[in-house]
Amino acid sequence: MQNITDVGHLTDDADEGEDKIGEAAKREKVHPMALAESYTRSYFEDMDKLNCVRPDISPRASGHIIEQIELVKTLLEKDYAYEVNGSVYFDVSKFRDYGRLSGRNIEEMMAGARVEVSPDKKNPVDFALWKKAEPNHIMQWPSPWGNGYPGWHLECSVMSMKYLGTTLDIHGGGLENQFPHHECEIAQSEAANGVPFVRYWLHNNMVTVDGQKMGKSLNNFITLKQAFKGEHERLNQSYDPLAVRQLILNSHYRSPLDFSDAALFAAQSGYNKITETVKAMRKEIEQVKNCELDAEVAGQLEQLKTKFETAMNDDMNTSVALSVMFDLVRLSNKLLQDGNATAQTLSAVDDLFSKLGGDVLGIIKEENLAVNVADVLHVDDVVNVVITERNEARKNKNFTKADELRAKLDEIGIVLEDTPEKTTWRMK
RNA sequence: GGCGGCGUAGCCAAGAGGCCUAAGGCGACGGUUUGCAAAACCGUUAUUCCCCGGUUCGAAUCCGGGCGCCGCCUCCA
Repeated sequence: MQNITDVGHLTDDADEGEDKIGEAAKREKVHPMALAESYTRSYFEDMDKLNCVRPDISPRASGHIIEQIELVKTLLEKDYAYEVNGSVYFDVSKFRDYGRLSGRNIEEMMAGARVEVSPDKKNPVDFALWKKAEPNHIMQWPSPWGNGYPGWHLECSVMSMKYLGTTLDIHGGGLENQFPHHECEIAQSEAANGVPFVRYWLHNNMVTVDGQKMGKSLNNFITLKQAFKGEHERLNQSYDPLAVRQLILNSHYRSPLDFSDAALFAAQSGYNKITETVKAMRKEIEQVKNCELDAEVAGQLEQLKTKFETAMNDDMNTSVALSVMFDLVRLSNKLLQDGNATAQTLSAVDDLFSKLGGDVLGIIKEENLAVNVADVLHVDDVVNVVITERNEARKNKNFTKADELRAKLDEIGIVLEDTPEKTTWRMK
């Protein structure tokens, strides 16, 4: 399950805009829900390309306002929360374990606090469960405390409770959300339910670009779409989505992940090597005769499988698991080079590739193994090779050859058109 | 300022007290192969893990102190 946070806390401050651009922006402004929807779709597109399995449930925060209000009521009843001026805050002083996940304690935080504290809060570390909406706040709902919107952390508690129960086995998320977001989730959920909220937290480390944090203000932001297309000044080329996936798998989830052109290039090279090997394997299997499975190879495969599983069972050590893919690559290519492996032996290798590299790591994808020349080649570049060759012939008055090239292209539906400056082409 | 994460070869990155005279990938170089290439295969590429102390028979791994990078502590989730 994965949440869609569509309760934007957007403030409509466009009322001041009197110039034409402001007017136009106002006129064409889309509804916040439409904005959330377009980001959601874009996100799923990227995740599909990365070959991520879609969640069974993608609940939306805006669809669970009632449940969120109910949780606020419960916390008020249990005296873990208090209402001030139409807002409801969680009283952190009543929840002993606050800060345990991130190793902080409330006293230290208050001492080190350099934040301006809302006058409504009893305690600077208290956090909002429900916030009163100003009139210009776009998304707001009626509640027992007046019009408002749910607090920053509430949706996660409420939706996980509804669909997964009061205790989760695993909760994922970025390390940057450990405090305060996950800490607040724990406080809300455990205060309400009286049972542990999460058994295991999986916090992945930061993503950096060329060693610096990825941030809009630093202008080093690379979106997945840009990486897939290579349309970014920091990137020298486009990268296969699964090569990006491989780069992510190359490091452990708890280590910082550096996103650089060099790292992407390395991942792409390695990814190509794996894919090409599997392709060659498939091709060979069809041409080779059926006979017994080589016992020695079978034994090696069993060892590699064990190595892979041991690594994955060790807190998802994908880096070591990925190295098993390269062990398989070497084994495969040796078998191909020797040329006397049976179809059974090669199939056994191919099978392990599909299971470990396909089902588990997700970097081997059936549809990417089909050789589709039209998709791979850029037709324009190919035709231009012929055009250059033909123009060389024309320059040398070798019109027989030039006409021959033009006729051959014509046969496959490509028409050349000569102008004094250059030659262009189009489909017939 | 407080809390947390990280610092391993040219680059990416595992390893978390003895199997480490440190996986794997990329790159580079040499070889096999090839008409020449490409691909593939074989080999080489960190006596040392940011620095300085300490604990230990033994430390990249533990402890103390530095230095550097990053995140959170404010809006947003």
